[in-house]
This record gives sequence, structure tokens and C-alpha cells, in this order.
Amino acid sequence: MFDTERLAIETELTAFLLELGLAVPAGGFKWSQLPYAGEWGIATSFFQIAADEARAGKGGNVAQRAQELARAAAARLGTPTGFARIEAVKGYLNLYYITAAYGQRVVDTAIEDGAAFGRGPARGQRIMVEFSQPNTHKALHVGHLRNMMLGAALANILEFAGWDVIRANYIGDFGKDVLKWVWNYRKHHAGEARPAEQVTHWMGDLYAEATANLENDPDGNKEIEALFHRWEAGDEEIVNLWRETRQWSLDGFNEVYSQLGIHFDRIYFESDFEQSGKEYVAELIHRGLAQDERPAGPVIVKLDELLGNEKEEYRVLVILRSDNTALYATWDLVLAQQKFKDYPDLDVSLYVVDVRQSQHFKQVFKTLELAGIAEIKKAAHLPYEIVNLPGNITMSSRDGTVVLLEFFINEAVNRARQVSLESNPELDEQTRAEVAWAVGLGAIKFPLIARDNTKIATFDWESALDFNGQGAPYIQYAHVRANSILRKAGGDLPASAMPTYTLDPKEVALIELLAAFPQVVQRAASEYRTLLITTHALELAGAFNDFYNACPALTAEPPVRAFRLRLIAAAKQTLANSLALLGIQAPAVM
RNA sequence: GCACCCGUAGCUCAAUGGACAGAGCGCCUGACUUCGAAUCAGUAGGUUGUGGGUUCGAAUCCCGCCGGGUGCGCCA
Repeated sequence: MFDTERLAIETELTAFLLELGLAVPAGGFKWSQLPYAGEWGIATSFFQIAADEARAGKGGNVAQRAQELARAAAARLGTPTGFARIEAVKGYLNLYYITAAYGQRVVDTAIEDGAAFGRGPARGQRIMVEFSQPNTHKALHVGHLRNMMLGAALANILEFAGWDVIRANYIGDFGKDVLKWVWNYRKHHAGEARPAEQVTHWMGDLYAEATANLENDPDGNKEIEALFHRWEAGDEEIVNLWRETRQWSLDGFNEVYSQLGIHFDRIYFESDFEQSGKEYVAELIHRGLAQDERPAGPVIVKLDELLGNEKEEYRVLVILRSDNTALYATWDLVLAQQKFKDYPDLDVSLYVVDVRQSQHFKQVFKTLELAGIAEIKKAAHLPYEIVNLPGNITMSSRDGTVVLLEFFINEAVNRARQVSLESNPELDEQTRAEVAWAVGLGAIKFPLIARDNTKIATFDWESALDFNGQGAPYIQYAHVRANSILRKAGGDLPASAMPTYTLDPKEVALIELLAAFPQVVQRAASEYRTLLITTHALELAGAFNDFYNACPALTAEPPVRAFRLRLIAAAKQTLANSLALLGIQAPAVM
């Protein structure tokens, strides 16, 4: 936010180093925030320069020399315009902002930009984020929620950072599992209609039933294979039934997406690639890239052999079953290309899929690269770890340990309603219902995106329904408090004015976090890390609470009151913007 | 066997290669006639799994080892 001031300092420092016959370190000056609580400014160190100098010849004590250079640089710079003071400490050059002037600038920017505060300039680049990827005829559980939240939040962050984002979904609407469901439905539920509510839950129950029935039915697999051939031949009864039941799942998904505040720009279906996938496999065989072992074996791509690898790195990719049926890889080979056909100006094609499929994507992308698909270099898999149960136990529908999404959402919303009843009994029912949804959903979404993608998430009911501490309700509560003060202040915000009093360290700390928000957005986007936004939002809420306790606004003297009300408005806006990126609502009351 | 991921306070997790490794939860002690206690203040808690290496500087980068997890020619 203060690039102009920083660049002026860099120019001076470069000249200073030149005079001493020293060079700017490779990569330029590295700036960091002052680590002192309540102090606000930037710092850079001279260790690298001193070390380079020592290596070049004369040796010497690096730490001592760094401090010497820092001291000389401080003397040379004097007190630069825009800064309150400058100091050299332990090899660091510390520059302290004029908090009143800078604070005013930060607060004004946040208020003026409003919902756009933190937004980056348009990059003119386009990215597709594929996420969610549910399978029809199956249930949704908390594992799916992590994917949905990660993908949705990432898409929001990328868009806010300046990317042109396409949100894509890839629905698993075909394959053996789907026909297994259809097979069981025809046998045991023919003519039965979908329930009015919790459709995906019901679809999942029937899927579990189908799995059990198939195990006890010696003719089952043959019958399912027959269904497959009828579907492929366009048999009206089967295709219609498949289409109708698929729609039940899609209706259920849309209901959940709507509840979660998720939308997509482009939807792909596996079934759409059944034909083209097989044609592409034939092409790969024809070109000698794939080996056809049918009917004894499947169609495979021997990647390591093609690459001349001694070690097994890419291994073998199966792209068509020996019985000619398609599988995941068949569809993925053509889908990857289809995305670039649909969006020729795509710069990045991102797949948000759990880590267990890392090798699969490595294989698919490498196969396409060998096939000469140049754009595939723009495709990337973003792996994330799965959601487990305590004791590092993987959820299993067979063991009945899966936490179904609809059930989980209901529990969380009910719990939020209870807490709201206790802490704010005067709310009217309509508002309370809205608050319960906002807080309950926020609480369950947050922990799934507030950790690094490489970390396994552990689900347990107690912590999932605990609304205290580091979580979405904490941030929402800070937002509510800010809103409450502004409401009591009444009327319009005071006009912008530079504070004429010495800012409290708590105010400075809060302003510093507001100022950092735009850079945090950029970093989160470039590293694909939602964690950076959640951490910043928690710190911001914490800083606001510290400020709230230390710095009364409504009862303060007019000039103090005026600046604090504006600071509160800026904090409220930034909290709301952060939550919006995470796909979490910021209620006015709770 | 090969590949990838994880190991930081009792638990769950942070920490652009930089200054004393930080939060929450839990334990204990306090704060609501004072802008909303879903909050806050305070106490206690660490040889960052381990051994080397690179570097002025390593929780962070490289190598070995230990422990845990995941994937590996017809599941998605």
C-alpha cells in the first residue's frame, strides 16, 4: 500500500551501496514488517550484503559488518519523508511510519473502496478452477465439503486478486457404480419417486443397498453389463431411467450448492466423454503411444518405457478396460483437451482433487504431453488431503462412519440457533433463523479451509460444533460488534481527518493488519492457499477485539471518536471482505 | 520395492531462509449497572522426531535414519 515510499528508500539505498562499491543483493531488497508489537513500519537487513562482501575477499564478522552498514545507511538516509524515525538494530534498518498520516490513508482507502477493498488490478489472465466433482446416485459427506469449500474459496480469491475465473464442475454421472444403482432400483424400487427433501442422502442409501444386493446376487454383474450395453445402444427405457434418476441427484446437488453459496460457470459430465474418449484411445493406439492388449488385457500407456526411464516414475496408465468399457482416465484424456477448446485463451487449468489422485493426473498430463498437446503444460493438479475421523481413521460408508453433509449442516445450524437463543434472546425468529444459517455454516466451512492443503483434517463432532475460539464465529462476532457500535453512533460516518492524538498501540496494530490485506490476497492467490486468508481474518478479528477493549469510541472526545468510528468502519469492511472470499456470511447481528 | 505427503506446547494448528518459534482448545485464576462475555486479561506448557550438510543466519533448503499416512496396468 506504500510502494511509493518504499521505492524512494530503495533508490537511496542503491546509491548508498554504489558509493561504497557494494552491489544490491540478487533479488533486490527484501522488506518485512517490523516485528514489534504496536510499532508499525518496514525493515530490511544487511546480512546478505555483508556476507557477499566477506566472501569476495576480506572476510570479517558478518553480523558486525551488517550492523555497521545499517548504521551508515541510517545516517545517510536521515529521516526520509513519510517516516517518523529510522534506526539501525542488529543488522536491520528499521523505518517507522508516521502512524497518523498513514493510518488515515489506510482507513480512507478501506472505506472508499468498500467491498472492493483488497481487490487486485485485472491481470488479463484466465484460470479455470475445477472442483466439487460429485458422483450422481451417491451421497455427499464432509469429505466433499472440504473440496467444495477449498475450490469455491480459491475461485473467489483468484477472482478478487485479478484473475478471470471460470468455475467448473465435473460430474460423475456414468460408469459401473451408476448402473449398479439403476440395476438395484429397477429390481427393488421400480416406480418409486424421490423424496421431497435430502435427496442425495436417499440416493446414497439406495447406493449402499445396491452394493449389498450385488454381493448376494450371482447374476448381478452380468445383468449390470447388459444394462451397460443397452445404455450404449440408446435403449429408451434405460436411458430415460438413467436420465431421470440422474436429475434427482443433480437437484439434490443444486440444493446443497445453493445452501453453501456455490455456483458454477461450466458443467461437464463424464457421460459426454464416453464416445470421444474411446475414439481418442483408438487414436493413441493407432499412433503407437498406447498398447492394445485386448481382449486378454486392457489398453495401456507404458509411460516410463516411452520416456526411456530406468526407474519407475510414471508407471503404466490404463486408458480402456479389456471389456471395452471406459474408465476415469478415458474421460479425463479428452476432458483436459475440451477445456482448452471451450476456452482457447485459458492460461491455467486447475484441478482441485484430493491427493490420492496425484499419480493419476501426473500420468494423464504426461500422456497428453507425449501426444503433442501443447496446452497441457497449463494444466495443474492442486492436491489436498482428505478428511479423517479421530485416530486417523478413514470414513467409510460400509462401516457407517461417513458423516453425511445434509445431516451435518442441520446439526450445525441447530447448534447455532441454541447458542444464539442463550446469548441474544431478544432476536426475532426470522432474523435468528438467518443468523443460525450464517453462523452454523460458517463454523463448519472454516476449519476445512483454515489449514494447509497438505494437512489431513480430522472430523469430530465436539470441535465441529464448538463455536468458541479460532473459527468463523469469532470473526463474525467481531464484525457484529463493529456493526453494533456504528449503529449506536447513528447517522453518517464522520469526515476523514488525520488523527490529532497519539494513536494507541492497539489502533496501530489494527491499522497495520488492514493495510496488509491486499498483499495477503495476492499471496493467497499465487500460492493457492486459503489458509492465508483465514489466518489474516483471525488476526484481524483478534486485533479488533484488542482495540475494542482498549479504545472506547462512542464516549471518546470528538476528534478521537471521529477517527475511531472510521477505523471501526474500515475494520468491519475488511472483515466482511475476508469472509466473502471464504464463502462465509457476515451477519449484522448474532 | 518405487513415488508423494506429514512429524512444532497435553490436543488442533500457525510462522515471505531472518530479530525473543506464536495462536486457539484444555487446566488453573480473574473481568459483564461501562460501545454485545460466541469476548477479554493473566499463569503454566518447546532440545521444532533424529543425525549430518548448505548458509552470515535453518522449524523452513539438501541427504540419511526413525515414526505415521497415501498411491502404484483394468475404482473414481
